[in-house]
Amino acid sequence: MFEPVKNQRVSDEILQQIRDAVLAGKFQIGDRLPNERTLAEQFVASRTSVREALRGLEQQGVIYTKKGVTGGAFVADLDHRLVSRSFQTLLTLRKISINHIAEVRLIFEPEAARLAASRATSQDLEEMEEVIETMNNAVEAGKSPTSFDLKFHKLVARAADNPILEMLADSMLEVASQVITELHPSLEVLRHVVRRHLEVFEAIKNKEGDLAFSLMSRHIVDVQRRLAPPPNDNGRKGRSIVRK
Amino acid sequence: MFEPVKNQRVSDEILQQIRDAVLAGKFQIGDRLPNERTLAEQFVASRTSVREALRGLEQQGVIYTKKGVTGGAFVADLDHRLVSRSFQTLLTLRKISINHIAEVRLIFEPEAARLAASRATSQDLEEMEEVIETMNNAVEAGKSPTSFDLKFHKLVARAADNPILEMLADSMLEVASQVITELHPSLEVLRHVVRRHLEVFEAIKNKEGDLAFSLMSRHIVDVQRRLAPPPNDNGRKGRSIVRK
DNA sequence: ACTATACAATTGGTCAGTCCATTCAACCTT
DNA sequence: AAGGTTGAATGGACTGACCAATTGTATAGT
Repeated sequence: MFEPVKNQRVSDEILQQIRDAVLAGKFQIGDRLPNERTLAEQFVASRTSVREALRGLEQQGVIYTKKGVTGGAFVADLDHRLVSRSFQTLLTLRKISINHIAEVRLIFEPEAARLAASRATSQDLEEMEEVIETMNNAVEAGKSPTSFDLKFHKLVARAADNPILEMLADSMLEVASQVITELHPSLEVLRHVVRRHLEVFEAIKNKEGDLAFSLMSRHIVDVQRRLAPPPNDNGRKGRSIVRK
Repeated sequence: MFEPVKNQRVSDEILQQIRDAVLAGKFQIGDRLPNERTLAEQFVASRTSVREALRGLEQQGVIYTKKGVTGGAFVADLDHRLVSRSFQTLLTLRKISINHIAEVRLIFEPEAARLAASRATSQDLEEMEEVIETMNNAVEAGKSPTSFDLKFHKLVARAADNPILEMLADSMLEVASQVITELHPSLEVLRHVVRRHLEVFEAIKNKEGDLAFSLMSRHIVDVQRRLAPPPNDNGRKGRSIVRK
């Protein structure tokens, strides 16, 4: 029914106040916060507590700090990397498997391609074309083209003009890349991938959403079949026992 | 070309070491870390630095702390809430709009329903049925049924047995709820929602994936049409000027 | 006049030490 | 046996000092 009016810790209270101020837009991105000693004075707390609060905010990605006379705590420009990192952590802890990622990619990437077909700007298209070209060069030169491969998929997600999709794409591709890099696909396979990308690109460029959708879908299924043989039973044996 | 071999800050170094140890599984969930004074000794650092590191880990969701003689720093059970919170932050900073969420929901939730149809456990089904019933009671009693509404959607995502989907659903519904609660839908509308839920539930229960997909799809479109009038041009006028 | 060096001021980073608040188990009293 | 007391362990907070990095500025040298 009732809750304690304040956080237990002084540092939490400070963290919360600064966080709220930043999220409320009372500071612009890049703005410098008062220095630690001043903050301590304003909060009527010790520098220790202020610093603990700042460490927390730093971990949250809300601020970053620099040393020196021009240093201090600055309001950071939060972006999806924050989410991506959390993703990574969960993956490391095996709360998520590579199969989960595969499944999700198959759900949203084709849709992203469809959206991209209707929303891609000329700049988006240029970048896609360029990255396909770059990947092609890398393939023919025998270099690892993985990063350009990922980049293409990310660009498609970005062209879909929905930051959530972009975030998802970035997070999951980044993680998936760890697996992909360990394989060493043949020249033939790589050429095939480039061709697929080109097809998807053309569809997006020609604003053929449905085509882009199905091409992307096929491409992903294709790659995944090469990446990992499907699980034996094509289903699950069970799920984690404890859920919450 | 070269990178500094170590973190600048002592507290970062400590944070990293503890984090790695935890992620490497050297501690089990719920295990208690050495107390602050011992850690300081082991790291040959001050308690201050250790505490700053612990504050950071706490923000990351890796540990939690308790006071008292049985207290200390304990290894936390990381779950998707970690990602959800990052999402929330980004949302608050308006990097994401409610329309973006709507779009993504429409991509994921129908698929989740389809997957749920083939993967839902009997327990999942029970919980769904119960929450529908509870929502119905709330509606007829004139109480706010929003939380049960959300709960149903979350349960479907959970039944899809992919933690990423669950995570997405949780994050986005949580945020969307802020908007939903502000509306006060009529009794008629609410009853309609309950009916829809029931239909989706039946489809899942009968393992009719495609049906569940389309029903969920229709339901979401339906609700969203009521929630917010679609943007005038049914498209976008532009996009944010700055991208990165 | 220009450049390079030295210096000083500011800011975050670290430390040692002290004391407080909370928690709970062991002990004592009734 | 019940209930209360106490004390040890632990995190929380504070103080004051000093270190380290950074950069503007003054100064010396050319």
